[in-house]
Amino acid sequence: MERAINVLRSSMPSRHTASGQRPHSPINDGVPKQSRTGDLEGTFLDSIGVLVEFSSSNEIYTFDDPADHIYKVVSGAVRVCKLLDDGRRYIGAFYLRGDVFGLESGPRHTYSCEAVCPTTIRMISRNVLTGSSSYGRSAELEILAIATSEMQRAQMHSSLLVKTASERVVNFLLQMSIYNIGPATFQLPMSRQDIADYLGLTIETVSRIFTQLEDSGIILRTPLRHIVVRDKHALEQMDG
Amino acid sequence: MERAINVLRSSMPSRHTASGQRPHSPINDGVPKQSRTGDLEGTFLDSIGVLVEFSSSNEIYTFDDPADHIYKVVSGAVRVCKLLDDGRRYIGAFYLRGDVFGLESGPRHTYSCEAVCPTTIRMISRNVLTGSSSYGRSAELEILAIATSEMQRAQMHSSLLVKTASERVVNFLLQMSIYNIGPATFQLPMSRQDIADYLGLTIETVSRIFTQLEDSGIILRTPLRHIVVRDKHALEQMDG
DNA sequence: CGCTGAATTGACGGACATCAAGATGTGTGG
DNA sequence: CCACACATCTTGATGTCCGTCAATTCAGCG
Repeated sequence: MERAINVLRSSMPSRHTASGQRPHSPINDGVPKQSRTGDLEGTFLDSIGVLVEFSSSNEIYTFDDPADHIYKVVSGAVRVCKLLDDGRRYIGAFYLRGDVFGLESGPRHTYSCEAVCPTTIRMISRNVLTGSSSYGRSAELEILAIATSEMQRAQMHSSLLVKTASERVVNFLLQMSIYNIGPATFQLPMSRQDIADYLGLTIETVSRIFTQLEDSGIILRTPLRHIVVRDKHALEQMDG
Repeated sequence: MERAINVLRSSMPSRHTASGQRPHSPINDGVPKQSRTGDLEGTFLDSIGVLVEFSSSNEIYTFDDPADHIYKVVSGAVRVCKLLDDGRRYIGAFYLRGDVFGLESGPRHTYSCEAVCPTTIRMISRNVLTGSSSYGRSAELEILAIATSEMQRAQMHSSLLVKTASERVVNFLLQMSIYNIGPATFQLPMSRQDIADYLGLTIETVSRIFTQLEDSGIILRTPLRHIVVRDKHALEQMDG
């Protein structure tokens, strides 16, 4: 139940130090940042807040915690999840580098959030943004943009969950291909179980569909959960 | 393809006139308004905009239209939907009296929207709200509240779609029971097909589960799509 | 009272889950 | 650097929930 692993720096943007050990994703650096929120490295959000590191599976916040911060992924990935009545786990979203998360409708978090792999997060107090601060109107517009973008993300996730198993997996791969780290290549930071819980499927079904896609020559699986998209067009055809 | 049926009044809040024929839901009046957005009749949104009437299945906006208005349901109900690749229809949300809808992340609508039954809508220009208008900060806070509430609604819909068929139907009934029009009684303005498309099921499955719930003595179906909840506790037990 | 679309009910099949085993891959200690 | 151990992933056999197809009943309306 340990929380913050290592507070790096406060109120100043900077690269993480060598002290932050990151066993996975050694080639993530030096790649242009992009995210679903649309900003290519940097609104003023990148100039405030505190950098914090989390190792794999560490909790960033948990259900019912006060929702008084928003977060931005600097590197790594997080999953936002909750347990269902029947013991299954539901993952509402993954956030990768550049993505902002943690904004809530009410005063408390309705999901838990954990690091999928060694991850660096920028933590920003909501008060700093919403209070009649020096950031003023631009902060409010920023929050609104985050909220509407999150709204759209959740809507897309909903419409995904009524499709067939292969459509879900294909759509997921296309989403992840935004975070390319090489020519048509990306790394899935999360396990099959994570993917299954996000797509409302089982690990076996996800695995079988990966195999089918590889047999069709559409993708290639390489070590360290890397995926090479060999036929993006075919992949897009299979998407709804 | 007809759009606006009858513009009632502009810029002044008022009850609709007798000229607006409303074949269904004759007992909706005189009931305290409430909605998921939390306002019990009336923010300043109720004092601006234009009232418009739509008859059953009429289009309020369609995919790719400019998203330059937001809407509030005065009476009736709407569905927000899109067609999937395989020809099936996906319904992202229903909005009933008091609910606000139509806010988008981008400049254009990503869904279509239709009246589920004869419906009166308040249409409010986004410019009126966001422009440096006299409403100023309170308007911005209002929009942010709408966005985060919509965000949460979409998240709840997502997590619904990974559950079993009966859990989905039960959850739907509990959602609708917010709009009670009598003791433990509400009307479903939408068809079984609408419900099925919202829950990612078929009409047959929805129908069978309704029958099971009635056979168990948990609900009662009466004419005009009215539902009486006879054992709310049991219903809540069945929900995730 | 008959007509038409909506809703219900039944029989059957298929997509995905479940259960179980085997393969691969990643981290650890000698 | 290699060998072992454990977790993750893959593959196969079987089961089940829900979809599909089809017939019947019901409700709303002229």
